[in-house]
Amino acid sequence: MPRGRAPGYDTQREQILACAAELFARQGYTATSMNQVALACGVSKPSLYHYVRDKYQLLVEIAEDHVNRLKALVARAQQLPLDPPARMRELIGSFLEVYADAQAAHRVLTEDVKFLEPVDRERVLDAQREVVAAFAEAIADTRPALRATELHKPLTMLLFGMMNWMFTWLQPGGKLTHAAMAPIVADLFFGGLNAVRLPASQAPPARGTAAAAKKIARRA
Amino acid sequence: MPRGRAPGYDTQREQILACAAELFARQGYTATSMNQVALACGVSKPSLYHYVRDKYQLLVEIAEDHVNRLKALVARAQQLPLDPPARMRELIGSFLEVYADAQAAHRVLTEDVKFLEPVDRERVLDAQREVVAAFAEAIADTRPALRATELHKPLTMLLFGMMNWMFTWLQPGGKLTHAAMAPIVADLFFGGLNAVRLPASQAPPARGTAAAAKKIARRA
DNA sequence: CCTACCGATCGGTAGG
DNA sequence: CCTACCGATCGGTAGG
Repeated sequence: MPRGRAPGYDTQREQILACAAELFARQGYTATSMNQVALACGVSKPSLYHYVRDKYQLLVEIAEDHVNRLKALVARAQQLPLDPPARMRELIGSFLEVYADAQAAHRVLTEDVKFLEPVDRERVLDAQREVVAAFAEAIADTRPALRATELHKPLTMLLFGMMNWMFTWLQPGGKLTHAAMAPIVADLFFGGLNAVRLPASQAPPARGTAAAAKKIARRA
Repeated sequence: MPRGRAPGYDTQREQILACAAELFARQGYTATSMNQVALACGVSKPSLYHYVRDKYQLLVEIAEDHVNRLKALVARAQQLPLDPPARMRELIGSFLEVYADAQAAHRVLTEDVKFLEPVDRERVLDAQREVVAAFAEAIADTRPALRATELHKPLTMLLFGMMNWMFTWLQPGGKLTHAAMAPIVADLFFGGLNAVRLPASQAPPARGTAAAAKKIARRA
């Protein structure tokens, strides 16, 4: 048997990360004590410190692991041989699937990132920006005229708003699931895209948008 | 001059609430100390406690004031003589206007409500549920067939997702403003509504939605 | 209004 | 010698 970590060390470590994520998500990072983490994980506090350097490292790893999971989803979707609309539906579906499986980590990523030190925060936010940029490109691929207007970026953020807000109202045990919402989100977003009028107006008219769209297009 | 509070008491008190909301929004409720609040407000700590009973009361009043502001917007929109789509656009526009003016309070309402004690939290969440219910009705009024499917409730939450997520990506000083986004949000949402297929299928077809919509309709 | 200070609890680590 | 822990308590700092 090779020297090094005891068998089960990594397993125990992952359970601690999952368990800490649950507490951070429910109570917030600062309001959660290491005593609570230890209690919830079923280990003593000194033992807890055997698996993690300190409380801060818990936050860093939870956030970083999750954002890396999202980056992996994007990379996988880019490899699949799909047309632009199908790729977008794949992205939306796989993101909501991960959101459902890692709800605690996702909430920590969105609410507790402000507690990261600048260097760590920037690394996590950079990864997040990569993910958002990939979505924005996938969206622009479904409607290339969007690209010149720069409108695809705020539209991407509206899509993330729909998805990232779901943890506030979709109960884990409820009848309505993330999986059931995926096609609804996709239909709503694609249907809406066609209703947003572009500055050059290749699209069907929609009232009230022209002025705002021009204001945005002026930046480009 | 009548006895009672010194002149300017209420003004000073409101400034303290606004200033505390700013800190809570940036650092979170638990991570913010009363020393920081006093310093940022330009008063001594004992003086701060002359205007507010304790730290918890700051949180309660910030959240409650803001949700009451939102309830007032809904009440006003219901009085205006508008057809259903115009009323929805009015609601979206006025909400984003308040979001822009009270960004700190809005973030506290959405992120720190978990630190309220059960009785206070339920009171605030009840008010929030009233606001959401009014939006859901206004949405259903624009497309009555939605009501029977119960789909208008998750769709309402997707709309709130788009709006409530905006504070994460719309910088206060940026070229893109809440006001400019209002018609874009409205167009995207209305355009999307028409693409969501209903169980009884009075609507134009949209792929991938039928199964999920039926799953939801089964609850009714 | 300020300095000073309390009871309680924090994150983290000693000895065994 | 190593690891994997426990009971007890450290120095600092929070709200008030």
